[in-house]
Amino acid sequence: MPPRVRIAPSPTGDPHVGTAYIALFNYAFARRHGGKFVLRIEDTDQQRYTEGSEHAILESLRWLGLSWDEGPDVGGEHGPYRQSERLELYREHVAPLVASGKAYRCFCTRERLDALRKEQMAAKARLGYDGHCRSLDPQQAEARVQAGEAYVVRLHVPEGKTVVTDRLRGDVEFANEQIDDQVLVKSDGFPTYHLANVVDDHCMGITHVIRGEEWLSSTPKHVLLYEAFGWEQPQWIHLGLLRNADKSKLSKRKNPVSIIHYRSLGYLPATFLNFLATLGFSMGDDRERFSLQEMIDAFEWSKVSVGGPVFDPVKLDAFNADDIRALPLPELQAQIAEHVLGSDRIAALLALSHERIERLDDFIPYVSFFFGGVVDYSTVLPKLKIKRTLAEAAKILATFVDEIERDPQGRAFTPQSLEAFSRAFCERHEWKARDLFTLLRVGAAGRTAAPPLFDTLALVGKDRFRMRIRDFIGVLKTQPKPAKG
RNA sequence: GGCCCCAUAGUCUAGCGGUUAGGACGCUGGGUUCUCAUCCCAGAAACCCGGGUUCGAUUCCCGGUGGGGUCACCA
Repeated sequence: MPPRVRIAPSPTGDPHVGTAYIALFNYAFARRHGGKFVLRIEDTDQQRYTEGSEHAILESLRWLGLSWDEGPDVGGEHGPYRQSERLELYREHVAPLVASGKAYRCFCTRERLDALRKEQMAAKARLGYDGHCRSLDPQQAEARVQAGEAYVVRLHVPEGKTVVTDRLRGDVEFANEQIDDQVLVKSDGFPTYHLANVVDDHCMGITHVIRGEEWLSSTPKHVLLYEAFGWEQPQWIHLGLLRNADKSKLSKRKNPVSIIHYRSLGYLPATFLNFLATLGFSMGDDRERFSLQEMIDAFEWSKVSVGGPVFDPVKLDAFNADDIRALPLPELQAQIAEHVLGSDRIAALLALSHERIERLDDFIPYVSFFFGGVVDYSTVLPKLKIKRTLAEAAKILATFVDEIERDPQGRAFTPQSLEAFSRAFCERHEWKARDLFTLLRVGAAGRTAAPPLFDTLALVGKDRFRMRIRDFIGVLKTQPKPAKG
């Protein structure tokens, strides 16, 4: 039976390189064995749902050339492919679980749960639900539901132990005392990941669950769910997690993680994929530069390593430079015309530079900072005039990039949303707009003079902005004398 | 902290009981070149520690250490 695998991103932000990494392995495995690669959107979190995220994810994966056989846009026999459109299915499946006592309703309030956790932390006890509502009389529970009381549905974890058989790691044992009575249905009626994921994987005929190691410790819950439903488990495969240079899980705090960033800086998709592949897969010989097709042809689990690799952008650059060099000039020119000097982008740059250039030929040097990676701060730094110390400046910028990502408005990164967020930010932190805006301008542009700040930031782009500010903070911190003025 | 995963140069990896421990990026030196880049040559750089098993452990087993993940009505 040919395998069916899936990638199941959740539309909660920018498309992550980790998603691309996992998608690549799913894709290669499916293609190797003539199976199907399914794309499913896991949008069960109403709070974190981000407008436009799904589209960006699809577009990013498409850019990389990882095409799916079934998905929200192309359809398929096992649709719909958005979990928010499958709510009825989850409801149907949970009912018998509750009826048979394999799951139960829980009426505990957030307050009680918080208090419980505090107690457990103080007592250094195991964190987790204490089973308070486990033995509630079903009749009574039903009555409370009818009375309109809020509740969740939890999995009743039985005694014993649960074994996860992982293709890469062998048998992994968990004592069931360690497994929490996981919430399956939230009080808003939406399923949690755990429920939706298991139900969908089964109903979609997924044979191999290939995902990141972060899921390994919740896999016993999934195994238990398969058992509760009486279904056959898929094969589990947990890949190592991509890391930052300090070995922590790859994060935007420390690395550009948006696929869009790599696309907009001009990495070639095939090169990017090749680089990702080398992070966890090896050909077996000394070949490191190979195509997606070559990877597919050679794909075997014995060639996949399980340690979490550091995502090293320096090596990516080397690969990319190599491939650009290999490009015939006409091809290079076409690529640049399309991806660097697209007419939409030129039009946007023109709008901002129109009134600021004196000769036509000034255009390119004037807008040069909208292109490329980090900029050189050495010449602007002496001209930086703010009524704060550089240490304060570094600190506020770090806070800024941190907060902007958590703010729905800031995250949208349009001129309007940026301005609204930035002004509110100044008030909140008691900074003069003038000082903060100067820092943002210099950090993002490497210049003290630029087009209107928020238009500029929006056009520089979120990822490039974040990358430069991070670099700028580093520069500020290493400046010897605190310039006041 | 509990549970779980992982462990070859700075980084990504090959190795699957006996190897001068291989390749790639980066780094250093040299050559080609008007400069730079490319290209070529050379070099420094690794088996986490301690016990076993074995004639022999980087490789198998156990323990420790280190790193990571996870402990949500997020995925």
